[in-house]
Amino acid sequence: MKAIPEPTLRRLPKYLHLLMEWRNNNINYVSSQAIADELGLDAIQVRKDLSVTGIVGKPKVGFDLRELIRALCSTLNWNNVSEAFIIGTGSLGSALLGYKKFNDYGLNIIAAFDNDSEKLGTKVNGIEIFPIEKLEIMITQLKINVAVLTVPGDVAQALAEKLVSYGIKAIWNFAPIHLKVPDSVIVENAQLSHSLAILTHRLSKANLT
Amino acid sequence: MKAIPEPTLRRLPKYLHLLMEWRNNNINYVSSQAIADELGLDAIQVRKDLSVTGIVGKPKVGFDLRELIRALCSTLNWNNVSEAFIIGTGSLGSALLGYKKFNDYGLNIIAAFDNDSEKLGTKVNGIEIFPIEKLEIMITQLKINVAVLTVPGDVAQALAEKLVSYGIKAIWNFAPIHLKVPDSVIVENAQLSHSLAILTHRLSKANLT
DNA sequence: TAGATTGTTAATCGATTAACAATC
DNA sequence: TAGATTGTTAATCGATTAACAATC
Repeated sequence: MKAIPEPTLRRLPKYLHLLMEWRNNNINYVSSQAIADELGLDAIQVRKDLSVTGIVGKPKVGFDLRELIRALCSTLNWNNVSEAFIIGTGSLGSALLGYKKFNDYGLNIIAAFDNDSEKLGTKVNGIEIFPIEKLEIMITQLKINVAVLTVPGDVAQALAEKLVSYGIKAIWNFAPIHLKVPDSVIVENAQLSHSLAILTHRLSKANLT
Repeated sequence: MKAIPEPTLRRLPKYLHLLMEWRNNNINYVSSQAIADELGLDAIQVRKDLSVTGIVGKPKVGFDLRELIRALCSTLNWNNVSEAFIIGTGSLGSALLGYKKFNDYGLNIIAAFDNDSEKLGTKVNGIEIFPIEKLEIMITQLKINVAVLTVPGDVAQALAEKLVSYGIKAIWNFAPIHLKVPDSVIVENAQLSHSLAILTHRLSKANLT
């Protein structure tokens, strides 16, 4: 069983979003070309990408829309929702707490942590904020595998090490640093600056009229 | 002048962050190996990446830290701050309004827009929220080139088209859809779901003990 | 000088794209 | 059937990695 290439994996949510929109329009079959047109991709690439889900289409007809959605959800594991903690309730952390869509993406935020005593016990979007000291016991007792790290850069590494020692298996890292953790721990970086880098650089090259 | 490969461009902010940390530690020269070790990369790759900034290092000594920082900032165009509008002040938009670091990343948010009449006129982090109707006149009068799009998916495409018609040259897109805009318009996607896709997929493959 | 580190040229690797047979 | 669309195998392209000469 070969691993799915990362570029492919990053495109799968795009397909899924589009197909879910189309489902609402009562469409039943889609061709790779139709998907490619909509997303500005190549039909061959779409077919190759979709093949990693194990789905097979019908020549001349295309792919069964609902089957395809199921296959994509399953490949992304968005059916099996993982419970997660958010560490850090600054502006970004709070925004993520307010974001209800994560459940659709396989993640269920069930608690938040901060060391600002003012925030403790308050709720954001129905999710309670606990003190950092409670992390260990709650991670172990609730068997939490995933942490969303939205703390300032200068404390991120130390916190990541704590999280790992408490048993966290995957970190979604929004802190603007590179986390050094054991290879067995999954780290997915979501730093805004990386995305912005592309934008600002391209902008400087573009001819602004 | 060849374009900088995108993978390289995405690593440049990592280098920059690290080097700025080191600057505070009174380090003056850095080797590609030291950078590579810290970021879990290959020294050869670091050298190749840095070469796109035009900087030259000294054999046996390494790279001048401050010179390197300047070169990276210049390549990313983070010296020339662009003024930008945020469209949509839901939870994510508000979080971005509260994020003061964008100035370091070459972006200066100077106004926000929403069609929720309750929010109009209020300020978040010193930035005023205007009605959507004001977009056209303000974009043209203030000669704004960059828009941060943090609106729900169902209105994102229509808004993007408006923005483009008003003269916006670059869109930082957080809406969970693929924007169809003319090729001349720069779109950088920052959808959380794409990043999360990698995490949930890897998690499903991992052996959780 | 000797040795560490750079920068470049060549080799490898992996993803994208092209070609085309299979099939409904 | 004819034609559209799939799925696979091969070719291309670009990024990463390796090898190594240059140099401080």
